[in-house]
Amino acid sequence: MTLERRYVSSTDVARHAGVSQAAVSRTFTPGASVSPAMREKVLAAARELGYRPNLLPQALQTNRTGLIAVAVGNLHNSFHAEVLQKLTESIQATGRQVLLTKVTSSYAIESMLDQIAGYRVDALISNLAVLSTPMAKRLSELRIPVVCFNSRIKTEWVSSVSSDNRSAGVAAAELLARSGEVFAFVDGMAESPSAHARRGGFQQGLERLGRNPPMIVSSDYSYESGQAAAEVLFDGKTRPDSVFCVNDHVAFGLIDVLRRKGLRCPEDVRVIGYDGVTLAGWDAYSLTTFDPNLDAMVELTLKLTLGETEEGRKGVLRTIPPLLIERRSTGAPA
Amino acid sequence: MTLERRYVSSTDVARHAGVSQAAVSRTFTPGASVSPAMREKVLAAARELGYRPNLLPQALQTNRTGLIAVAVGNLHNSFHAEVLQKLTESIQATGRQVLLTKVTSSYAIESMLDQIAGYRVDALISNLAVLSTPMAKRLSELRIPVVCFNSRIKTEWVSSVSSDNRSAGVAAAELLARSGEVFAFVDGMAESPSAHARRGGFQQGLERLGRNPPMIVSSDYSYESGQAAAEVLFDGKTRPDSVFCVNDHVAFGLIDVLRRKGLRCPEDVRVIGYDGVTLAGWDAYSLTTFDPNLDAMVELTLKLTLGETEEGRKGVLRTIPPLLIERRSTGAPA
DNA sequence: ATGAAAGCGCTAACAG
DNA sequence: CTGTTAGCGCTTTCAT
Repeated sequence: MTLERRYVSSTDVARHAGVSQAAVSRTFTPGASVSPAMREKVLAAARELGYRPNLLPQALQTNRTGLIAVAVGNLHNSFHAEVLQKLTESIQATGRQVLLTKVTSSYAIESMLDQIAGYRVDALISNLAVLSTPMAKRLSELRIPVVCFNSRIKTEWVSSVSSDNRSAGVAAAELLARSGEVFAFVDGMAESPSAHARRGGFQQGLERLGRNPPMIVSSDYSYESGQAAAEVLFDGKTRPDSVFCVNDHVAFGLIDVLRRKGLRCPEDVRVIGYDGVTLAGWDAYSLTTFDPNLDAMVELTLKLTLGETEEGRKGVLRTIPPLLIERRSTGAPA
Repeated sequence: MTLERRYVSSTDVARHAGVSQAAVSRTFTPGASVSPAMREKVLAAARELGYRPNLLPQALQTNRTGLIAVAVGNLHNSFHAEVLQKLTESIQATGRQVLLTKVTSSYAIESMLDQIAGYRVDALISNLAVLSTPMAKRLSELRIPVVCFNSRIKTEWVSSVSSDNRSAGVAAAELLARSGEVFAFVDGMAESPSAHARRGGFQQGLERLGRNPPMIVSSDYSYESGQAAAEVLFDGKTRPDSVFCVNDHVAFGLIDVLRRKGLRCPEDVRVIGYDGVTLAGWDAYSLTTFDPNLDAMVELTLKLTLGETEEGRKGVLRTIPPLLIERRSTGAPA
């Protein structure tokens, strides 16, 4: 009924081995000077008692917990799950651990910040669509270095890593303009910098090619909102024949509605997504998409998080070029 | 370049407010007795300095960190992402936090245990396919209470919550036997208790109905292994017309290969999955599946984790009945 | 190389 | 109600 357990302490081990507590500590400290004999004695005692050094007082002493908070929103979109997965692996590879924080509403951000600040995390990686500016201010009060994934916030304590959304938008325009006449962009939410850049690039690309500007409908990045977007786009007089969606999930919803309406993809409508999720490669959709190069993004994010870049801790804004993957949804053979 | 930051301490606040350190501590302790005047003074000082109580020494003192470790394997399967999501939400709702631990290989389990033991987590929830018995022993040495998700391990320190896989298997047999003649089961890996029970129930159900036993091929739960299973099943002389897959992702892979071979689902082959993932409900597959009732599973898991059940901390084995959702893949209208 | 002792920032008696 | 004091289990001087 109770959670009471007492973990074995270094003092317990010291007593058991008949040595000082400091000796135990040294045995478990990588660079410390202990004689082989002593080390053996201590390790034996530790093994017998099932001792693991307690990282809490260690953190208290050294002022570093080895905990990195990772804030996520919704994991329904497999892209976000993938990001979390890779971040976690990389963080663990450095010997640190992930404090996972799921943020439900943007109002909940404040209290989650207090929570993770309480655990004295070494840094925070935010995988949230938006982390408002007042929030960034609060963070600097707490003195927590932050790196945002797919955002563009930048303050003294906040850096951001994002996909090169704008140039991807241009590339999408170029690909679709090869065979299309009427264009559409399924947007994300107003506050999202990624969606904004994708749209901007798409519009600019079409303009440069002398094409008509795209129709715009918005979405909330979900499958369902992709379906809703399709209902709007393919109901009126002028139907688009080329659609760039803000992400893959929206494209899936759109395509499913297209099919239900008897429209074929790619013959009647070409579709491009964004994120390069696994499902996009399956036969069911074979969706052309932008692979954001997650490995590179994650690696850079971690470098910035640990302050291992030239710029050190100063907030920076970095961009990773995505890779266009052409599939059947835009007429590619395979 | 350095991660050096010093968080504001209660002593800092006390000095700033001209009161004792204990007064600060009390102000931030829910049930403590502090005068309104004192509380105000302290809170003002805390606000000015951006103070958040440090949970590390608190944990050191009270012997409870408020951290629950959640071990996950691969999040590629959206079912696991969903589980993680719900677990995290529930844990955070109790004011606790999640220490996310991704385990890559089963060999890595050992070192991950040491890590999380170091953080003195209050409990561990394992969402891994397998947590071997020697591992369970190691856990009891460390005195960490464990609850396994979808497993059947049970020791003094380890409890398990799982879907009622066996009766689901029986139900799958009953549904498929309505229109089928030749049955197949796409199995999971040998060590998995869930897969074993699903298969056992399916076989038993068919036998009771006087049907032939199913053909069996195995998979590793992935989409790709579902494809491979289909290549095997639909290549020989006798083709199954009714397939029960160990999970949804395997079913997706199988269905994609079916289609490529020109076989129609459900006309030529009826397919059932397991997990009730979101994608199973999309038009692209419309897959009949078992919804394991995640909410109930998560709730029970958390109750056991926090030792809030009648049994208290003793290891127990509990089962949640899943819900069969019939869709087009077995001939249901919608 | 080892032990003794101080201190990290908190909680929890114990006085007053 | 408030301040003082003693730890929680480590790391880290400082002696030896």
